[in-house]
Parts: sequence; C-alpha cells; structure tokens
Amino acid sequence: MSKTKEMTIGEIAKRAGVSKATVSAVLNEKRTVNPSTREKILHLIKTLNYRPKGFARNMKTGDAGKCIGIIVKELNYPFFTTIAEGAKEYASSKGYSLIIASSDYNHLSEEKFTNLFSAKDVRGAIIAPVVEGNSEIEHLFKLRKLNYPFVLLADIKGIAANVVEIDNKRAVKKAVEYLIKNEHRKIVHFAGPPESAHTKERIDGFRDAFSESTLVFNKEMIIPIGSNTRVSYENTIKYFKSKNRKDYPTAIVCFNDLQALAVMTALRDVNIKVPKDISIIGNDDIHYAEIYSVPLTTIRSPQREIGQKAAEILINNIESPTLVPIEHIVYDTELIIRKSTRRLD
Amino acid sequence: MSKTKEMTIGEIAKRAGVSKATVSAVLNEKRTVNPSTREKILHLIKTLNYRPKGFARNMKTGDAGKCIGIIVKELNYPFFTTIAEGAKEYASSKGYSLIIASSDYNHLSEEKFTNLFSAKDVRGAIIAPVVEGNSEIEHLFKLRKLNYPFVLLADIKGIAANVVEIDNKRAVKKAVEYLIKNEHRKIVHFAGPPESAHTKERIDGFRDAFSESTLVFNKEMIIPIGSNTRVSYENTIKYFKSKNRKDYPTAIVCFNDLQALAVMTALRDVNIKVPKDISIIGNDDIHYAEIYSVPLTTIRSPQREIGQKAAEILINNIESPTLVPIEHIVYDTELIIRKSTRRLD
DNA sequence: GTGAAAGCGCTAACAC
DNA sequence: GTGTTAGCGCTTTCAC
Repeated sequence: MSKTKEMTIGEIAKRAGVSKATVSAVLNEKRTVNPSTREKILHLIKTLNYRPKGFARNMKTGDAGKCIGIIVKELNYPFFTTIAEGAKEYASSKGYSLIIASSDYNHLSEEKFTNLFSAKDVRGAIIAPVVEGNSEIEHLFKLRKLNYPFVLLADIKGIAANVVEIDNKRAVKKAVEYLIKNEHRKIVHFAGPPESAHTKERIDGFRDAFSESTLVFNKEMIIPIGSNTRVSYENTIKYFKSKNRKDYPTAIVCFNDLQALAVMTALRDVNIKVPKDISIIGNDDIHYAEIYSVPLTTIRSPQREIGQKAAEILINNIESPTLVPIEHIVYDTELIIRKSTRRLD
Repeated sequence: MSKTKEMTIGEIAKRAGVSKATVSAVLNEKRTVNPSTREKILHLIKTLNYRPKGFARNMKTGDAGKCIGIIVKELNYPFFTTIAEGAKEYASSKGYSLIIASSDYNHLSEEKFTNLFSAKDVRGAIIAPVVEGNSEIEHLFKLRKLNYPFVLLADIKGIAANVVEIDNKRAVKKAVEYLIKNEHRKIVHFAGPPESAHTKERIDGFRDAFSESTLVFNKEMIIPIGSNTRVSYENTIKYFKSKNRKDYPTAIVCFNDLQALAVMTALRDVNIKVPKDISIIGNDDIHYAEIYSVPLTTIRSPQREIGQKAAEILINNIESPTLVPIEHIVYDTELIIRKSTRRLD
C-alpha cells in the first residue's frame, strides 16, 4: 500500500550485497557472473519487482532504436490505417519502426501524444491534426521550440509546417460534376462531423460545383448526418421518412465511405434501390467500398502514397544535418466509378 | 556529409558563450532569460539542428508519461483495431496512453517492437504473437528477465504468461453444428494463412465438429485460400471453376470475416447466390460484416472485451508492488445469425 | 540573468 | 567474478 520507494539497480545491488556492475551484468546476460550470485540477484529482481529503466540503459549508446510515430484521428477507420501502412513502408525502407496513436478526435489526446513522442525520443511525428473551432496549436509550437520534426496531414492556419494532404474541395466538385453530367438535378450532400476539417472543405467543394453549373445551390442541400455508422444510419432513415418520394434527391454525395456504406444500408432497409432510385458517391475509397455488394462509386484518396510521402518528408527532416525547407504536398483525387451510381434517363 | 558530432546542450552552450543551465532555461521556456541571449540560443538551436534528448530531460523526474503498447499482427484489419480500442478504453480510465504497433505477421518485427517498448519505457505490452513453425520466443524470455509486464493474445507453448484469448476450436464447431442442424451435408472450410495460429485451431474445430456428428470428415474439405482479399477472391473463383455445379458445397465456413467478404464477392462475380445456392459463415464479426448488403452470419469474438481485459491484467501487473499470479482468460464466442446462411429444404 | 556543481539510473572500462 | 569509477545529456538548486 505504502508508496514503495522506486527500485533502482543500486537498491538491488545493496540488498544482494554486490555492486551495481554485477547486477548490470546479470541484466545484460553477461556470462561472467557466478551462477549463485546470479540466481540470488534474479530472485531479488522478481520479488522486489524491480524494472530497469530503459532510458538509463540506453543513455550511453544515446539511442534506443530509430522510430517515428503517427497520430491519427481514429484507429478503426481503414482510411487512416492505410495511410499508416504507407508510412510504415517508407519508414521500414529507411530502418525506422512506426508506432501509431489515435487522438480519437480529441485535442488534448493529440497534445498528450506529441508530448509523449518527444519525451520518449520518437524521432518525429506524422499528425492528422484535430482542428477545433479555435484550433489550439500551442503544442505544435512547443514541438517547434524543441526542433522536433513533424508533418501534418491537413493544413492548419497559423502555423507554417510540412503538410501532405488531398484537395478536398476539388474531390467533391468532381463528384458533383460527374452527377450533373449524368443528368442528375436533385443532388444533396450528406456532411460529416463538425470536428473534422474535411467536413467544411467538402461542403465548400459541393457548393463550388453548383456555382460553376447552371444549377442553384441552397443550404438545404447540406444534410449533416455525421460519419459514425449508427448515427448516419439513423439520420438517413429519418431524412427519408420526413420526405415524400417525389422530393427524394436522385443522388447523394457522401462525406466518406464509411458513411456511404451506412447510408446504403439504411436505404436497403427502407427499400430504396441503389442506384436505381438513388445514386450514391462515397469519399476515400476504403477497401470495403470495393467489395460491398453494390460496389461503391467513390473518390479515391491515395492513402498509401500520402503515408509514404509524409514519412519521406519526415525522415528527410530527421536526418538532414541542416535546415530543410517546408514542403506542402497536395495530392489529387480520382473518381472511381462503380455500381452505386447511374446515368439518369 | 561528414557525420556531424551529435549535438548536445553543452555544445550549444559553448557556441553561445553561455552555460548549459541557460540553454536549459530557454528550452523550458523559463522567463528569466535575457531576450537577446534567448534569441541567440534559439537561433543556434535551429541552425545547428539541435534536438534535446527526451530521455535525458526526463531522467530527473524518472518518467515521461504513463503508457502501454499493443503489438498487433495487422493494422488494417478491424478485428485488431477494435481490440486496440478496447485496450485504449481501459488504459485511459487508468491514466495510461496506448500506442499501437504492427508486426505484419513478421516475427523479427515483433521482436523489434518488444525491444523498442522496453527501451523506451513503455510500461508494458499486449502482444498478438506471431507463431511460426518453431516459434521463437527468445524475445519473451528477455522481457521476463527484465521483469517487463506483458499479456499475450494467444497461448504459446513453452512459456507461462498472461493470456487473453478466445476458444477458436469451439467457435468453429458452433458454426458447423449450426449448419448440420440446418440440414447442410456438404460443408467445407476455407482456411486461413499458415502463419496464423488461429488457422490451425480453426481447422481443428472444424474437424472436431464432424467427429461428433454422423458426417465423415475428409481432408479435401479444408481449402486453404488465405485471408488476403485479392488472394482469397482468386482462390475462390479457381475453386468453383474447377468443380461441377453438383459438387459444390452447400455451405462454407470461412477463416475470418475479411476472407468471407472476399468469398462472397467472388461468388457474386461467378453468379452463385448467397444464401440461396451457398451459405457462408464468417468469423470475428467485424463491423463491415453487419453492413454488407448480404449481412454476414458470423462468429463473434468479443473484441472490445478482449482488449479491455488484456489492458486490465497488464496494468494490474504494472502497478502491483508484488508478484501477480498469471492469468489465462478464455472468452467464448457467439454465433450471430444474419442473412448469408439458410436452412436447406 | 547567469553559472557551477550535483545528480538522475544505468553501462562500460579497467582494476583487483 | 566482482568492485570502482567515470561518464551519458540533461535539470535543478543555489550562489553570484
């Protein structure tokens, strides 16, 4: 119960009646230690629950393995894990390990991880930043001060930093243009969660596409239904229950693929056929979009490339002995036409 | 080009003509430093690309944030990320952060991460072990010697350790029994990748179910098609092309849900209807199984609970001042009946 | 405002 | 085989 004094190698040595060097030898499996001394020490280590501190062990060599980290916003969404895989590929090729952390869209959590990474000598970080209303970026400035290398996966106002991202506005515009070209006139956008920067950018892209066409935009075309599966599912049902069949849109541009899948599931359950009654377009092109039994038309982000590029820039920064100029890479997206959309007659 | 001598606070201090203490003060944003000294130091830090070592900074306080790690076998499979989410939930409740690493089914990679974790004072690890032919468990013994706490997500012969797992044999048995009860007589198992311990256990469960029924097992019922989507897809097509329609099985028990989804996609493409022509059962119950347009009957593993429990045992071990007895938790699975299976007439 | 010195927990020479 | 000693790169206290 009482807060036991933190065990150290010295404490073990004292109790074993030997010197620290001997305990150290046991810890490092040197074969020079007398078996009986060895056993005694090993036993002491167990019973006193002594755990050598890693940082102290590696102080001499100065290093404990090259590794970089990535902070994603959500762990269980393939979009992010695929980016991480890309980062991992590049990192491996340069002898770095990759560790992953998730902020779960929580700004404090993101900050905690940036602290953790720099404290543990993770050499640099790729960060998918949580952008809140008044985006707190203190923690990024702190990294700056420590000269800690990082790459962002979205542009943040107020800080000049390396960024690797996609052109969200253009992505959604492409989707809308495709629909218009295929004679759709009643198009809506199911928007994402407010705490994601992508949400706003995608709404903007949707609006832009209208202003460049003969159609007129009105804000009822933006229906915020979130991206959580259950929530989007329920909101979709609610949306269609509240409308007459003749007022249904002919096409929906979804915030992302996870949402799109939930929407399609909801449509199935209220007996609306995709793409016969309504066309659906997703965003991201996660793996499951393709194998869904109505394969989803979607806008592909080059997830793997994003991860690779981010890792490349990061490791460049880590290894360069001199200052490296800031990079801002914007990847373009690609409209992948599958079975969830059709041309209107 | 020439390997620059590793920068230290002392080096910066020397070049700035001040003492280490002053540089330290700048680094830690103390307000006691003369602005001009401060600027000079900051500038030097940038141009010399000096990065203070985290381990040295935290040596005094002894700690750099409580955190545990999990090593999964694959990052992009929801089964693992959901376990990680469970672990994260529990960890958070105890004030620990969670970091994730993926071994990608590679034993060396797993070993590298266990080293990394202990070197960086990640307080403990949850490990989904890669079990190869002659399972190398040296690295686990090394952790033992350092008294490093860990929990395994599968039992490994040759080492007594904390384990949280599911009863794979029983899981598959349930599936087969359910099919038999529903009049299926031609049942096969699409097996997983050889490097996964689950593969063998699930085959065993499949065989067991037969031996307890009136049906006879023969080894042609086991078709190894892997769990990678593309590979499983192609193997499925190949399998059915090589058979006459009358020799088709009436039901397939799949290795896991990802494979099952690939199999269903392949069946769609060769125009075999699920469940009319063939019933499909998956394994794991990942999120996408439910929203697939033919919702997948599957065997649910309590992924979140597995993660939570593993984290609980781990943190118990970390925090206990005394030796904690080893735990071995085996979770049961649940057959979730959806639309991909049917009773035979 | 700034510097000198002690010390964090461990490893690695080298002496005994 | 085992102990002594000198660091590793930083922070911190306390003088100045």
